[in-house]
Amino acid sequence: MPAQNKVSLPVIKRLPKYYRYLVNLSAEGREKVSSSELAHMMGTTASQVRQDFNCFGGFGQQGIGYKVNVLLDEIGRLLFGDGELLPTILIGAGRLGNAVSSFISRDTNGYRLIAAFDINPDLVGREMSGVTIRPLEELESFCREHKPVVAVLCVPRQSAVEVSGELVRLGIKGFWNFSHYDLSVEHPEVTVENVHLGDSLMSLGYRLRNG
Amino acid sequence: MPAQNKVSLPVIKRLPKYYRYLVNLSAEGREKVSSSELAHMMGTTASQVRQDFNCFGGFGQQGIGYKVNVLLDEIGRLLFGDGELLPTILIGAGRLGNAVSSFISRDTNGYRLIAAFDINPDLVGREMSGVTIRPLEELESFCREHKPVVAVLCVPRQSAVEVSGELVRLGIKGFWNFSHYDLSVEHPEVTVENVHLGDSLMSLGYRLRNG
DNA sequence: TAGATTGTTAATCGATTAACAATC
DNA sequence: TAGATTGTTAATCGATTAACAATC
Repeated sequence: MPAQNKVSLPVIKRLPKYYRYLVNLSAEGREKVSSSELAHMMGTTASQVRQDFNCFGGFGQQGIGYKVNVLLDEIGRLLFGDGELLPTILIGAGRLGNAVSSFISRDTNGYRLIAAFDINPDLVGREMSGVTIRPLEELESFCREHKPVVAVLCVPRQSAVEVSGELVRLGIKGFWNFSHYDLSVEHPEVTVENVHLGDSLMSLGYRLRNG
Repeated sequence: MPAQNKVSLPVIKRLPKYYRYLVNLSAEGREKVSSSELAHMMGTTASQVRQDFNCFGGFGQQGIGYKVNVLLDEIGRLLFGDGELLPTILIGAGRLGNAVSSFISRDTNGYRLIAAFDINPDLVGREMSGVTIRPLEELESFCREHKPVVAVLCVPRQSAVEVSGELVRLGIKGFWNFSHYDLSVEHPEVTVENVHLGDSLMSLGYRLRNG
């Protein structure tokens, strides 16, 4: 498990998929797996699987294959570190924010929701996925006190433009971005995962109608 | 607007993002835009913008730039065809399915939800995003009668494995797949858009903890 | 005409795949 | 040992970027 000089984004994006399939294999009681078998499940080549794993060092045994539990441990550690959950806030507690918040809280993906914020006075004070919805005015004082690391953006484009700069200033390092505004252009120093459901739907439509 | 010999997937995936920014430009009353300006908004290069557009033929005017409304029309037609909505069914009307269904119905992305299915008798008969939730047993007869083209999979992995083959057999051509099962491996003939929120969250975690 | 900006070809870059030596 | 499968280097492929001629 030596160095990872600079792992490319495509490799990083494949890690969770490996992880899921390894969880399944482990649940089925499988002890070993080969790169070619994993490749088939993943819909890729054995070469890519081995290349991917070797970005992080030798997880396998030559001539034998990979131990499922070793792989699961190693990739799990890559994705979740030592298991400490990242303190996370959610901006925008509407329909989308509500669905997303329960996703963060329910599925254990390495995050801990510690607050939600909204400008709508009707929502402020309500409970959502285990936290109370606060007014946006409390954002600054809350961040200074609790030092959240990740912000989940579930607001419309215009609000996202306004609030993202403030969040970066308040020390947010990563964004799970559902807004239709790509803040990584203005804030290249933070890590952004854009989740544009509409885009994904539209490109499916293109592929069905054309090609 | 001549041929599109074979547009690569990365280009296709960028079309919705272009579309969104063009909608904004149009709403702001902008009439013209240059490849370099679009590139800045998109976080890419002018070269890529021009290459992308030229996959579909010449949308621009040399020396001048691109007319916003022409681009919007052309890309809109690429994404939405002549505007006819794709008949769509949803499988799995739980928490996730509910959130997703309202997304399909509310945002006009080229789809028309015509039915939802679930195995849970408590859900069957209820109204969801304008359609009635039906029992899974009615899937076959419904598909034979109404010929849906797209299926939205909001069921757990195991159910997805079982139901996806049936859906392909019943003529479904495209999947918007929220299940943790990549059916494009077993069904390479259909078009699949995987939306794995957990994966996106996990890879954000990796990038924050490492690199 | 001069300036600007596209359309398009060529060069670069990076990711994927293939090949094979190492080794269990 | 022989067979299998990894680790790793080399070859290929494709996407991005640069360059520049065409032209408005």
